[in-house]
Amino acid sequence: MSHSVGGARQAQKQKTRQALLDAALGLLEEQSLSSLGLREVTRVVGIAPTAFYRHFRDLGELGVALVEEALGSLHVMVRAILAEQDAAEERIDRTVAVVERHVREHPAHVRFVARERRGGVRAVRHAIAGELERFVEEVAAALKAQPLSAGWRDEDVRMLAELYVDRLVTTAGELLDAREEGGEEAAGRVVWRARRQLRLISIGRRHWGEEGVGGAVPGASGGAGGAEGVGEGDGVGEGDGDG
Amino acid sequence: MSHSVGGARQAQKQKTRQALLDAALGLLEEQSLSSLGLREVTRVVGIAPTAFYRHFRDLGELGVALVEEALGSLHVMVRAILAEQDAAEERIDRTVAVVERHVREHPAHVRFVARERRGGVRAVRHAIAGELERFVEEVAAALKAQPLSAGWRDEDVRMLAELYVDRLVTTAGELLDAREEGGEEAAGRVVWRARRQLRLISIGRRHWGEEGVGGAVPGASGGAGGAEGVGEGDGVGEGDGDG
DNA sequence: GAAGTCAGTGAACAACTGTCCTCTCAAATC
DNA sequence: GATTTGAGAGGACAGTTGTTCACTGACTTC
Repeated sequence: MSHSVGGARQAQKQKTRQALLDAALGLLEEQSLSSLGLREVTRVVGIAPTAFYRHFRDLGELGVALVEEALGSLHVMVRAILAEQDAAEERIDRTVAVVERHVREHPAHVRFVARERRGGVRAVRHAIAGELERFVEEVAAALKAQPLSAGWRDEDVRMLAELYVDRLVTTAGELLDAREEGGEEAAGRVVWRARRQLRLISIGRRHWGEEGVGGAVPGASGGAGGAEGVGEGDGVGEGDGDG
Repeated sequence: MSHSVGGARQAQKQKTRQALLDAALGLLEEQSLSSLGLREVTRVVGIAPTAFYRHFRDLGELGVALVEEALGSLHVMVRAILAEQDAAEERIDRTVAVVERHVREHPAHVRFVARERRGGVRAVRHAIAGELERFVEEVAAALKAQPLSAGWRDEDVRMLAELYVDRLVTTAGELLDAREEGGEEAAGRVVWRARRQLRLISIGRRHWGEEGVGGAVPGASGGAGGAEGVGEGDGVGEGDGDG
């Protein structure tokens, strides 16, 4: 602590850095990152344009920082949900409720992620994709630990996890649009629909093994290869009933 | 022909209008609409900036035209798929194959829609949402006609249709990213995954009736059918909210 | 308390933007 | 063949953009 770097100096720097992030996030509610101007942001904060460079090389770098801010803090919440041992239906309701609450409390962050997920700035797209993959992996690990996943291939657990995560992200985006364009009523409809969709997926999961869903895994671990066959998850009913 | 309006005149106008659309679409592969410049587009086409106004009021209007171009022509294709009477699994494979082919043949259009679906231009977002809703309605109508949907509520058929459509749109976007960043191999993985996810949804659909999935429809006054299963709970985000 | 670090300033730069206005001149109408 | 129309050209306008450079002055370090 004594010889530790910086003091009130770095605290102030952090403060204006945060101000830049906040200002950008605010401006991004009505435009996308690739059209955001550096001067535009500094003007809101109240600093000279050139001061921007003390914090970020360019707006893309700011965008990546924004991604971490928006998604990074969410992992604990996700883990908390996954740790619960409710029945499937209650778990779904709880999950959707958390999404709903998050959208209500951090609308700008949600909008930013939804918009820039496929937006025009490559670095930001990658940052979001990476963060979402972490979620997928966490969900996949949790799913795999459940008895319901007995006999499942890893690839199938993963595809299920992606289905869940993507649906939740999509729901968050829809919820945002619904709330501001159709009011609370429209938002309620989105929530209702999301719960049912998740429930349907959950039912599909429960009966997955009964149907003979075979099929080779493409490019299994390691690159090209093209071999199939896959002796992996033989526990699942891989019956012939393919038609 | 005699009194008919325009001749080679309007033909030429249509031609440069199309050139504007093509140029914009090309430029939009690496940026988003809200950062696209009017002069930028006219420069590619090779006309004066002011000539732009002869065709569109602004870039938003051009964007809406681009939406129609990208999605409008797709309805016949969708209807063709829906008309087929294959078994579920073959139908899924066929559908995904069509998506795959469409992405390969019209990558720029797909990218545009994926990007601007939640992009920064309201008019374009609405245009895309409207077009996608038409797809949802077509799919819902087709699903409803199937014997498998006997006893289903309209709201549930619709929710299922949205699930299908959204998954396909998402897949198209992922497929595009995968192809250009991970090569054909990564694209193959996306396709494989999409097929399984659709199959899982399809399984969920088949067993939907077995589980007691009740719940009142929000907004609708008279809730139909017996509601059991989970306690409905209309106001999700309201009560529970810990510290 | 002297020396150094570094967040933020402010002027200046060339390049670019959207829009207005007047003009041209080939096609369409009469 | 004279007249009207309208797509497109070209100049000019006031703003805005990102980036450079030398600078100030409060804080940190020795």
